Amino acid sequence: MKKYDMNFDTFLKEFKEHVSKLGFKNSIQKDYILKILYHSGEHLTAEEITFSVKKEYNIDVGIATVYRTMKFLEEMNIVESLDVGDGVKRYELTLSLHHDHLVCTSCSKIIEFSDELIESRQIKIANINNFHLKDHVMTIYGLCESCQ
Amino acid sequence: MKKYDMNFDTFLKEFKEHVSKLGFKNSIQKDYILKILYHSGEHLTAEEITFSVKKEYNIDVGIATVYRTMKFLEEMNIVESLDVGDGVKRYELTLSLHHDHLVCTSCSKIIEFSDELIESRQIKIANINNFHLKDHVMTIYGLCESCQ
DNA sequence: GTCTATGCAAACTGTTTGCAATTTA
DNA sequence: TAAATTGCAAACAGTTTGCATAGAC
Repeated sequence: MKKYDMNFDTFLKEFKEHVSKLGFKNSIQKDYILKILYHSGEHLTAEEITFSVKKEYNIDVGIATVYRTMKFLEEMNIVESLDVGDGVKRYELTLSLHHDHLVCTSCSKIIEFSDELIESRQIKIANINNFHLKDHVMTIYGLCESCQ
Repeated sequence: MKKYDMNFDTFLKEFKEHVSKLGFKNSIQKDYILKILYHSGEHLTAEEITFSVKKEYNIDVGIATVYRTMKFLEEMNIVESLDVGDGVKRYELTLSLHHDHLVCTSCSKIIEFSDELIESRQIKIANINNFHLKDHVMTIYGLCESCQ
């Protein structure tokens, strides 16, 4: 499980205040989706989120609601989506520092890493090409220890 | 237009020999798909390939054939696919050296770059995590000069 | 002549959307 | 009670697949 700076209750409270301030409405669906994302610390697909909310809290959430919520959370910069290359979006909270991914092409295991050198190099490359850098995705594909 | 080490006719000739050697059959569809990929030097979607083959050479190729051919070429390591984040696969020849991409989130322009430092850093990261490195994708998102 | 590749249309997967019903504030 | 959110089902986009036909060797 991932460690965040903030405990879940504080995080949720701030989130709900933010939602209200923007003129949107809160719902138990949003609460439980966030709860799953927070506590799993994994890169979950919309389907997995739906399934987990049901399994962990016995709450039914329509898959359409999950997609809408993820889009909403992405726009709020609370969630980031990632395509590992199989055409499926996976979502994770952006509470922790930026990181990149190692993906096992055999078992789909995902390991996170972050590397200062790569980060700074990217900034340089963006500058050289006159790009105003917004974000980046770096994914290394390979075979994990147990799949080799 | 991109520069390759080999001219197209030589490349196609070697490709066809390779196909025969593996017990598969050649076709004009494969020829023209490769010709478009070679001469465009772009990252094309299956739809764009179909359209270009029609436009440039007035040859009709079914989209299913394009997808099958791309899968075939990927397995032969002649083509590499890339998902820029919009859920559409784009294909390019792997004839040139490995490179990564800068993608403009406004106009979808793609600029290629390659960076020795990042490459070597990736190898190190894979090693640290006991991964047997196979490939990687690094995409930097931002605004290009004219979209800023 | 055998066996692969093609083209079409149907199937499939992941995601989005319209709409009536529900919930929030 | 007004407005946003939900759940369902239908729509959608990109990709894959089954099958009959055409083409390669």
